[in-house]
Amino acid sequence: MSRHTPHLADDSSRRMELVRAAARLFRDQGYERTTVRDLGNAVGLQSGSLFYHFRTKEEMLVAVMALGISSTTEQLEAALKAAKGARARLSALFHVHLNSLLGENQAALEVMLYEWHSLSDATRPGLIILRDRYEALWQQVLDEAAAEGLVKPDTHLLRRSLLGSLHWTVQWYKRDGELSVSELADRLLALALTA
Amino acid sequence: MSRHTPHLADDSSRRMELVRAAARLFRDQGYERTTVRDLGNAVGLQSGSLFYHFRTKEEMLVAVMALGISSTTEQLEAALKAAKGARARLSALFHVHLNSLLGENQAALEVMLYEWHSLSDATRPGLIILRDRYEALWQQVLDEAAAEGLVKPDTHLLRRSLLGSLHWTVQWYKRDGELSVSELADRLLALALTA
Amino acid sequence: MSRHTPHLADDSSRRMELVRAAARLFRDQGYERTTVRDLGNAVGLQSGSLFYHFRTKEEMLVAVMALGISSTTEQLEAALKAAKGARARLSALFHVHLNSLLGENQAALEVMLYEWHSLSDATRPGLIILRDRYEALWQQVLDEAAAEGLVKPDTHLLRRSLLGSLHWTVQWYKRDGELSVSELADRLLALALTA
Amino acid sequence: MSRHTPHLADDSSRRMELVRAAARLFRDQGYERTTVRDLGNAVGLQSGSLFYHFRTKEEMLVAVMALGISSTTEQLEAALKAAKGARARLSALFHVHLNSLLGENQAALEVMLYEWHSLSDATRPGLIILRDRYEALWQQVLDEAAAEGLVKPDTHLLRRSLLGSLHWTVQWYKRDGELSVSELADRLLALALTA
DNA sequence: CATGAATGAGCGTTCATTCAT
DNA sequence: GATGAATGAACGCTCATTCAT
Repeated sequence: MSRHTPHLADDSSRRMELVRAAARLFRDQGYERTTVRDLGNAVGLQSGSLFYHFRTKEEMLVAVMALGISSTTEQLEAALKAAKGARARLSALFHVHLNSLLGENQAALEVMLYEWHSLSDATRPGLIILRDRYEALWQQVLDEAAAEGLVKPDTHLLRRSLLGSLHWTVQWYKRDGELSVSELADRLLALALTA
Repeated sequence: MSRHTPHLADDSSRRMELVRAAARLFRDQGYERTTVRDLGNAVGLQSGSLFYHFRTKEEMLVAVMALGISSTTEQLEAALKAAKGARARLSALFHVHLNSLLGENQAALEVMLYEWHSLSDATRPGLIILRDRYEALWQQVLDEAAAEGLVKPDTHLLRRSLLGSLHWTVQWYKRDGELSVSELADRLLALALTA
Repeated sequence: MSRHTPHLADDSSRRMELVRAAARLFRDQGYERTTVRDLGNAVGLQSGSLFYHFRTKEEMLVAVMALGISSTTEQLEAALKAAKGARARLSALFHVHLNSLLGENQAALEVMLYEWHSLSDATRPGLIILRDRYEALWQQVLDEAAAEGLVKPDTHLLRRSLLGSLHWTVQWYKRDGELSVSELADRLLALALTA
Repeated sequence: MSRHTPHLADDSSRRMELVRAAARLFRDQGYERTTVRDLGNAVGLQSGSLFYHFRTKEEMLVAVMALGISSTTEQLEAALKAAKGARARLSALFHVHLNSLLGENQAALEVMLYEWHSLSDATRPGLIILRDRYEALWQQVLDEAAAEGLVKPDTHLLRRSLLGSLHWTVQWYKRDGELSVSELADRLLALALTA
């Protein structure tokens, strides 16, 4: 594996530090408006030095997105394994998604949602695979839940509808309000239930 | 005021032509990646000539967004006026929104959804007003519908959830598929109904 | 005489209005930093319309300078004709120069002093002739004054020295101070006198 | 601090090279008419590379002016320290000023005199301080000279008059004429002496 | 590993000037 | 005489990327 690979395996601490800083900056300022000098400053490096760790700026964007979606997928897999029954698994969908999107992985996931069109055609497919893996977990659980009558049977459209709802929270949810992330997850789940 | 520019008072046809071209380009390439030379080419003008019609590139972005949200709001107002009963009005919400977002105003509305952070702090408030006017219509109709038991009573969150669902269609809906926009509106509405 | 000639003869009132506005703007903002739109605004014309009155922006600069130096020369000629004796004529030099430079013709003369290098090589000679005519008057009077022992005999250098002194007043003289232009002229004259 | 940059602390040789080239270009063509591409050409750099050394074009203008006035002030301080007696110090004023203005620092000082209005309001004060320091030296020496009766006692106005005379030499003095700078200094001094 | 300096293409914007109406 | 729209070249500046040290 070359030392320029964007995969997660050999991520030195410097690389991870950079990815995390990039996630925050890309989210706050947008990918285009974030300069490599900004990125360098954020980790105490000259802009030229970044190119030892990443071949291009876009590679940093890809790394940010991959981190966001992968770690959320891993969390969801773990939560689903632990959950007993369709109802609990359905609940896990909402809780893991919102905890990730509105919490730890917020920056990376927002970048994933809003900088999709900053990707070149060459890099998009790799991320689509990661995204599809995540959505496949959702589909499975929704199908189970529909089989038990917990949600309406139009699960394909339901998956898209729910993911749209949850993604959108990022635009209006305020951490410092009276509504906790967990309560929000419960209330959004309630809206989706048949009864 | 020319008789061909019904929406915005002094918009000459050249201005409108530019706004429409800008909507398409900003949507397809992103605001930052669209150059004023691209915009000029799209309407057969030198890049410098654009600045006779708009003071800055950002002014074009604002005009695009304002056009998208204003014309959708007008269509919704007209549809609600024509609709009899809570059920019909609820349906109008879904149909107008999707017809606009996936049809005529697609480009402008997508720009509104995805280039929000390209606005400067100075221009954002004006657009927030337009957006809030549109969402207030939604809130009214949802409250009516909840009063009649058509939807669940948590209408504040419901409004946000539904708008998130509908906005997200832009990411996956394909015009050339077997699903028409009208059918999509009906099926998404069905998911939101209590029964 | 073509209607685009920069000479004074056929100056319509619009032309003169423009020249005076240009003098003020060129002085306040500099020639390069003054746009033809600024000039148009100042006289209530669109920028394109200026080019009916002047072929180029530089022609306006030339007209401003020519106005400044010509009218000062005329005033000096009149004052010298009226003055009796070398001492009175010497005094007229200082008074006319400062009244013009710090008063009515201030803007035009400052432009003459400070925008010399904004002229093209083609237009400079015409203005040099006007300037030399003015300086020749100074030389005559200084020679007379030296012959009577009023000033030192090195009149060539003296002329340059004195004109430098007087030109420089524009950089520091404040109209609203306690020193009147007339007093300033007297005191500068006193510094030049042998006794 | 390199041992080759005695005047301004962190001026690398590239910076100084640029300042000197800028002085010449700003003087010959004017600040506004000199493009950053001209400046780059003059030192063998791409225009964009200039902005590694200076944040803006105006910063180069300020550096040019500061260099001109600072180095002249230093020379004058040195000459005054070496001079014995009021007469010698008075002479130093003229000789140092003209040697600087018509010699080594010509370009930078001319820029200082003629591009004052190209400075923004924010940068002007810093240079006014430097200019005032220089003029304060003049005032001291003139006061001494007046006390000994060498020059007329109206020293405040005299300072301004003399500086105007000397500044103006730049407009007419030709290096290749029969008059040397040193002779010119002596003859201008002679004009200022009471006897 | 990291820096400092440079590249070079491109960016949004300006502006004197032109010209059909 | 004047306008409104357009031109087109140029401008100051930005920035991802390169590379010798």
